[in-house]
Amino acid sequence: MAVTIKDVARVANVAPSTVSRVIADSPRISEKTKKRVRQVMVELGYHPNLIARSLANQSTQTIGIVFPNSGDLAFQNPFFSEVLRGISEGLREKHYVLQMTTGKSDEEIFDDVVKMVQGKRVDGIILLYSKVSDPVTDFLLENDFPFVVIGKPDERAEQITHVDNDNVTAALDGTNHLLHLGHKRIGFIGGNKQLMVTLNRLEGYKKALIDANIPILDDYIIHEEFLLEGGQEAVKELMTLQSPPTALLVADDLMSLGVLRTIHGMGLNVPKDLSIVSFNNALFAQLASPPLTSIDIHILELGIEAVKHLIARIENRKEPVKRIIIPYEIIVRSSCGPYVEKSIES
Amino acid sequence: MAVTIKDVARVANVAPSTVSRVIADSPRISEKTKKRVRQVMVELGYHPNLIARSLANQSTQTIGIVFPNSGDLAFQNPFFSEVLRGISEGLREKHYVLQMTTGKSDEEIFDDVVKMVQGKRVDGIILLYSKVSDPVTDFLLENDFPFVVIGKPDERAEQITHVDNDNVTAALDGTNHLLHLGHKRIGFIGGNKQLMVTLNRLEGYKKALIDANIPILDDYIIHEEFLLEGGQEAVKELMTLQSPPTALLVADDLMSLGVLRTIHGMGLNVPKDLSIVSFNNALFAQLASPPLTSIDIHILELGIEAVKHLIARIENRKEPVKRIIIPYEIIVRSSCGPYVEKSIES
DNA sequence: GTGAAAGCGCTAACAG
DNA sequence: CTGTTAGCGCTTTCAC
Repeated sequence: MAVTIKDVARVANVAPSTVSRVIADSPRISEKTKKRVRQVMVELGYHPNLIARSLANQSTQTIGIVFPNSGDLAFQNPFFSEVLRGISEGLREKHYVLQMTTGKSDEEIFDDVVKMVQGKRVDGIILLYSKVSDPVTDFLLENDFPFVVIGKPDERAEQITHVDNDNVTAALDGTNHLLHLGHKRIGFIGGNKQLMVTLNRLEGYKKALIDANIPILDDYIIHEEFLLEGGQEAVKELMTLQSPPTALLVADDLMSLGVLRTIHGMGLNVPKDLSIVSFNNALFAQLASPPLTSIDIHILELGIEAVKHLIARIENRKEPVKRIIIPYEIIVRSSCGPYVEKSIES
Repeated sequence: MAVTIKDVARVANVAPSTVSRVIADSPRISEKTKKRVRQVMVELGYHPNLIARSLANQSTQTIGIVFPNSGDLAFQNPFFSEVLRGISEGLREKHYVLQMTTGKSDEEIFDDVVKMVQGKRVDGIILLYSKVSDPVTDFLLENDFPFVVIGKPDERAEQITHVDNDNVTAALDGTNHLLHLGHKRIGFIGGNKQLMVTLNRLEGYKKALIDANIPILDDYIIHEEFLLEGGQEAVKELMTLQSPPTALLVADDLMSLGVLRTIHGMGLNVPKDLSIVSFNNALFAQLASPPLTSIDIHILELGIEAVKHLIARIENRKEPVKRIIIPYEIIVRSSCGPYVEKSIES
């Protein structure tokens, strides 16, 4: 059995509570006994049992991270590594630790969250996604449990602290970038329709077209998974249309890579035959050939800010609800070209 | 305050201990009272407090994951996402949860581990790296704490359960692949020299050359970080040599991408001017242009197996130490070509 | 088959 | 400034 507070107390000739106070560096303990107790602590090799402390304290200094149900596949997308990096950074400073859900299906994830929360294993939760009518969000809200979502909540956004980009405007800007180049036949490839990012980016895309008096074609709008394969599928559909688009707004770099692959496979050229504006500016956006024009949403910041406000909320339960908007910037590379009239090929 | 075991006991007209037994599904409780108690549990919305259980049990059903000190940068390398995916999968089945270190420097990481272990927050630990004279490993060993390392431990490997690839032979095979193509001037680009993977792959590389009676040139061996930039730096050095290599064994795909970039920037062609055998077979190994011949080390399996044996060890403290070797396979793509005599260019 | 009681290791009133 | 005493919520002997 490990050395406990009692052992220290006995050896140092004080009460356990005194030792506890020394650990907390309470000002009500004389420097003299503090010194002595600390001495004994190192002598005995004492380390506090954090589980016991958590039980007494009703606080764990741990926060839970919830992944979307893309489950294992999510990890393929660098968005998650990057946001995790930001979160990790934020937590380190505050001396909190991190626990992750491992569930794959929606049900498993929900159970994971319930277990974390009811099991009192975490002090707060960060949702790495936002989707329509999410039971997890409802559960957290009903239990008045501290949480923040990365993304824009579907409902009751005014009751939920969230950190997000202005995805509508970002998509609008991205689309405008293409419009300014003369493109009129612009397609949209988005992710899962349940995800708010997808919906917001779609909205911005539509807005831009409407503003430009260009009709919105349902055929030009495709939804797939935020994965390489998703991009491949989507662009196949688009390019076999009677009148295929000459430019694309793609809601994720990984999808864009898929698009590039397929396009090249068809013997077509980017940006000559097809211009692409992508999202997220992952490492491989610049590595792709051609390097992708991509909207950098500052993923790292999303993570850092999420932690910051979650911990604020944990440490002060009446911290007001906040909405944090992280700026984006469009990184222009070589995947977009001016619109050029094409001769009709058989 | 949440509903506790006592509340359930009171309402169900039994003792708290009985409720506890019902939770554990003890055979010594009659089906009848089990039913009644369970009934009350759902009525009151009871959920066990896992922290309290942990304290009583001396077990947390949590395992800790330790990253190498590349700290935040590590996340850029898909190796970690992938191994995390495997770990996550393994844990889910066993109903364990996962906690990660957030430390950046060696010291911070060491402290994280000490806190996890002494704080009794985790039942076991997985090290996602192996390096020479690692204090973390020593600490774990001295405390006889259950842990497994992914990679080959530097010292006392016979006392440490570890899951690894046969990196020596893998590198040997990779090098032979190049030798068979007629290459004689083969360079090696590896990661941090403290890491065992680097050392093992270097060893295999050397072995292959020795077997082929080709002298080993120090100038042909470069060590950088396992990152894109690392590959760039390394190949710059190599290609400015008097007599640059015609083929490369590169210990990581991300580095290989860096190599490709630089090579292309120099107006050279892969595989015509330089053949590359890479490691890890990450998603972008196949996406690169040209697609990379890469040694797939089955990262997912590494994670799954690590969990499996760690949990076995946790649940049975005298489970023997094991060494698990995960097979590798060389995936041939288009980054290697036959050696061709070159005219001397100025 | 079930209950009473002690204990896991720490914190936090309440005394003094 | 320090000690005494209850808990935190659960598990687990030991009785009956």
